Amino acid sequence: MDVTMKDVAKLAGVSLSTVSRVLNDSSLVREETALKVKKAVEKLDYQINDSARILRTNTSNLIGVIGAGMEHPFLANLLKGIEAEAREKGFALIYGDSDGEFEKEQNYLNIMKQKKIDGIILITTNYYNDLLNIVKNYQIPVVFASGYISDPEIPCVTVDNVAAAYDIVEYLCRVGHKEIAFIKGPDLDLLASQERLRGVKLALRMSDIKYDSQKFIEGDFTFESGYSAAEKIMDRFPNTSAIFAFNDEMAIGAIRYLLEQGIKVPEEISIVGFDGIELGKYVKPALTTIEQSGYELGLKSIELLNQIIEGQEVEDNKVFIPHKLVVRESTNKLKNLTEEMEVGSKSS
Amino acid sequence: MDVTMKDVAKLAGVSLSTVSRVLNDSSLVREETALKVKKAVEKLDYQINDSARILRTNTSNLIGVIGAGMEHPFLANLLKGIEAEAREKGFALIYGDSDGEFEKEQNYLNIMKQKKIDGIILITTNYYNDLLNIVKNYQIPVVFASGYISDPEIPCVTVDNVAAAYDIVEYLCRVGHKEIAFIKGPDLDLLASQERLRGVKLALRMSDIKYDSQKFIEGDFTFESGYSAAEKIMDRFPNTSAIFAFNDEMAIGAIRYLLEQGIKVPEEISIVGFDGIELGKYVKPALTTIEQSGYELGLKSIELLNQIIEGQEVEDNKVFIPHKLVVRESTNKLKNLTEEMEVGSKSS
DNA sequence: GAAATTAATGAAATCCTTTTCATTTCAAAC
DNA sequence: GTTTGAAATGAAAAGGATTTCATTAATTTC
Repeated sequence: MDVTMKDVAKLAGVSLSTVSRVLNDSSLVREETALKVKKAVEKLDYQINDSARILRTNTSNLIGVIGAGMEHPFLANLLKGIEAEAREKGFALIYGDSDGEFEKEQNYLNIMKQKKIDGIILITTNYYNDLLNIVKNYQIPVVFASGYISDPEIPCVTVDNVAAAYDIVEYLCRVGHKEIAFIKGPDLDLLASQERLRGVKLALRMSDIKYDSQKFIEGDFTFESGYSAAEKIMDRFPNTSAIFAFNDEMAIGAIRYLLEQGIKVPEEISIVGFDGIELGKYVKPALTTIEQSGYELGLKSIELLNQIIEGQEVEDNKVFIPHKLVVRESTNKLKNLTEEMEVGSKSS
Repeated sequence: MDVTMKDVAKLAGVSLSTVSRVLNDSSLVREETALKVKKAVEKLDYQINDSARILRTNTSNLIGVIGAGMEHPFLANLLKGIEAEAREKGFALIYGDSDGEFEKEQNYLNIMKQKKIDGIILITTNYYNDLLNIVKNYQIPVVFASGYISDPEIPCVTVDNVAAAYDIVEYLCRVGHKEIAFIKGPDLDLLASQERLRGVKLALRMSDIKYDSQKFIEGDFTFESGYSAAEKIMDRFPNTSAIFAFNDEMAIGAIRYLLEQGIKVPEEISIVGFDGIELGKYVKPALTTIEQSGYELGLKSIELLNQIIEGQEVEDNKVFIPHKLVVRESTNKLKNLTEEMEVGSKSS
């Protein structure tokens, strides 16, 4: 039914081998013959049977992506970046959502291996250590795109979560906030959340504010969890002057709660988020946050993965994407600063 | 290098055919033999070579998804629904973003055909007619998940855009708004946008408000475009009392503009959106909108596609998902209503 | 217990490419 | 006009599964 190379060969009056050579633009076929073949391909609307090709060559031009929570704006943009760059480089994407469950991750890993993917991007954070073992065992090129992996063998692309969290907390302290509460990520999240936590602790220490674990309320990166976390915070620590939520959505949820309670943001309480999703510019008050580009993160991940797949020498398998503190409307200064030290910004 | 069925057969002391039968749980193999094979599979950690299987059987358990603008929250959830249900049904997903460009769509269609996908979900809206021709020609089961396709042969799953747009405009009229402006979608969008436009016109006619094309400003579904559209509207039609944006993000962008200008929402201007993205509940004022579930849309799309792939009889290849008018804080009533006619809601 | 079924297994063909190796064609060189 | 070397082509094997058809083993039936 489907047109095969055989049909093309017959129509062009050449052998299978020659057709194959033309299709893979081998240099050793006469211009004239190549033309005949190309015409036949055109005429028959021939499409290669990829399975046969993969079976023979063992390379699929397929990249696997396993993620979780990709409906969050930041990660949705990450996926977009991955897709765009993968297409650019001639890869197609096979995409699986793990819901953060190890079993599903394992499952997808198997499926993808069976499909002979050339490489894999991992965007899950909960059981990454177990995952790592499997992947290493499978010998498939991998890039983590959800945090810093200390294992020197494992390539990763990520924002510098520690530094970024440090930056934003340091900023809050610098403008005079002393009573700061936090809406952290899930304890299960072993990467981004833990790293941001480290950055926070570091900044607190530097500003001589004592660490109080009570002031860290766990959220799950949703608006809803930010909303209810804010409620807990105001309940337990009514004299809080600033809240740092570990992502923008929770920050926006928190703002919503405070406004509903008639608490003015930022006049009474300052709020900062993390990620710099587009939305943060459009809520009122616009969100002070750490800006990083999910799209770029995705792009860089594929770039790195591609280098590894092609066997290029990789100068550094730990890649950081830039981040920037963006001060908008949701934060208030409790003490004045000289102009020059006003905005802290950093990128690495 | 890789373990093949041959290795399994040798270890188990049976033939290739038997191994294959066990793997596909054929009934005609003795329990005892099956056990031997399973043990060998286990021991060798055998993984099937999918390409070989696809080559032979011509079915891939692969579903292609071609979309555009999937970073928008509503569509991100649609993708999530697709993924979840596809996994449930034993399909893996190959995902491509077309950026709304016909060439890329064509390209992905080819790639997917070459990979022998079992079916395809289309979420693009710009050149759907040309796409349709290709797909029909390819003879691959397809489901459109981005609007109503009138061609009776083509299955689609969608919200009833006409009815939903009608509902929300009718509501605005009912509560006394007469000066309504609109932020429509791109003219290139031949599905959702045009359908919503039809619904709007219908509602205006029913409420005896004359249609004025000047009052329809084109946006592109981003916050930014909503913001600048609102600016144009206020500029040209300062006595506008309500704005209907064709999605929630543009509505939120519009709100931001108005608030910045010191125009009170909803006291001076009412705003309504479309989609019911989570975010709409958390902005201040919370958004009045048409709620539909992207997740369910995705789920239903795969359900339908699966039926078609399996050759089941499909009682209706045009599926509508429910929608509901949700009145929150961004709209104001200009005249009072009796309680019972207050909230209009409909689902189909 | 022999014949007739039925169940379980195996051998070999097949799916469609790529690629190695052998062969033919062509052009250059003497 | 041979010979030689390079360039162009073709035949056939290989890749790893499924499946048809033939064969053997196990039951059933009388």
